[in-house]
Amino acid sequence: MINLITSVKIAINSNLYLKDPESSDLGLKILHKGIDLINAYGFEAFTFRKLGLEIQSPEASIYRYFENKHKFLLYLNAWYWGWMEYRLLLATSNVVSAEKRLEKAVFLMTEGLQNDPNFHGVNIVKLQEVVVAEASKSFLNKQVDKANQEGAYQSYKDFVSNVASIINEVNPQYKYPSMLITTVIEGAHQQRFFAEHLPRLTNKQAKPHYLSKFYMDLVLKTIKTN
Amino acid sequence: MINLITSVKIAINSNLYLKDPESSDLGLKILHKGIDLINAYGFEAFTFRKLGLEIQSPEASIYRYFENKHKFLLYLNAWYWGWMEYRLLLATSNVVSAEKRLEKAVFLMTEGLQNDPNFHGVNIVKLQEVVVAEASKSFLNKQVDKANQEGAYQSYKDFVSNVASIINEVNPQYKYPSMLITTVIEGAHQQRFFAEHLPRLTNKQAKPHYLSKFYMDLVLKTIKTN
DNA sequence: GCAAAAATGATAGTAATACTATTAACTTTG
DNA sequence: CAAAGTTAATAGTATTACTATCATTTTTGC
Repeated sequence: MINLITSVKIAINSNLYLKDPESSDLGLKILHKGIDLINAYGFEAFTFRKLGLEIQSPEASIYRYFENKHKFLLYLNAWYWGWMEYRLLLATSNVVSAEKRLEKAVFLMTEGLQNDPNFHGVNIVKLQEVVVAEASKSFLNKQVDKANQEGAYQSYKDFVSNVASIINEVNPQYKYPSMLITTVIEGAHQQRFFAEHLPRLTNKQAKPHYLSKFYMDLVLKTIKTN
Repeated sequence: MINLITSVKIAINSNLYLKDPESSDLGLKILHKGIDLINAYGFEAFTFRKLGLEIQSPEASIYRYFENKHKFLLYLNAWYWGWMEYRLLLATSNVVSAEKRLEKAVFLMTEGLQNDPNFHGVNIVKLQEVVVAEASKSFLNKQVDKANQEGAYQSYKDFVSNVASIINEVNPQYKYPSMLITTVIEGAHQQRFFAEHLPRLTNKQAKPHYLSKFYMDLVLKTIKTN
């Protein structure tokens, strides 16, 4: 994918940050190194103190951008799904066949990034790894309702809703598009994790795109009226 | 389901505890109140100190049973899947048709518990809620490989493997049984969570067993050779 | 019925975490 | 070039996640 436009910026709900990290050098460092650290050590071991040491800025400065590390994770998640929606748009615009668009959407949802695209300095391969391993922690907690009210999951919901409307084009009868999509998205993430750490819980294959093919097959068969 | 046998005990890998909590009154209190507390306040807010206050025993006593709260979560998970395997056995024994057995397995994996069965004093409804909301945290971390080596996920793997062999009976050609099963298990958990907290990510229905039906349909269509 | 062993209680202490507060220095902008 | 805004530097607090120690109670094996 060649980027012709550089003026696109991922819009993030302002409840997720205190100060836009994309608006300053320090903010960008927080973003970039934050992704690196979470990716390297896991979200539990990640602290603003460690991030501060890494970027050679005091912990307190980071707190001026994000209320806490949980909000930071929500921000990363929102950024990721904002970016995914942008990719979905690019991949499906001008594609007439709804089935083809669905295919592209499923591919996007299930395939890992290969080469390392760098969008506004964000290492997206690493960000995707963070999302695969950590995103479910952003909602599996007791603050989920509050976060939801504040719009934290909006970009995820928008993405799902976009794909749902493609499914609806393919089969207007089908009653469970969102359920199917989130099953695929979260499932693909977990299978990727299992393939690396708990192989007996999955069926890893050598052949390229086996995951995408598995889920594509599952989706098409499922939405077909019998 | 009427329990005719009381002598069954769920076998748990001994790496998950320091002292078997089912071997003493204090241990059982830790188990029961621990489930209650995690269920009520979430795993992040749960601490051994709070549990100690609740059962009126010092924090240090709890540390004699479990190394830390993460091991406690692994224990609960192992207990749950041990119990699920037991249920699977009960539900499928003497059922000749493989397709019928698969149906029962999918029902077990996707349906929430209704009445509140109480097995060895463990409130299984609450335990299931804990598993739905917290289990993924038991493996989505950097200690997963070590925990896996120690056998922490054995009962989950065994359960999956049991269902996989049923799928293999139904369709010996099918190449992705484990992938399909874990997609269903984890998917059903998340859909249940979404239905309660992020409804736009799912398609909740009033009709009973809609989740089971959705996943049963998905499984049958998917494993069918076309 | 009693001594030894085991389990539990009570208490204290430590390093790290997740913040908040304050003031000084530096940078940007009108 | 002054005012406003941003960052640095430092300090401090409550809580967490433990570990250690010793006294007391309970269990058990003879």
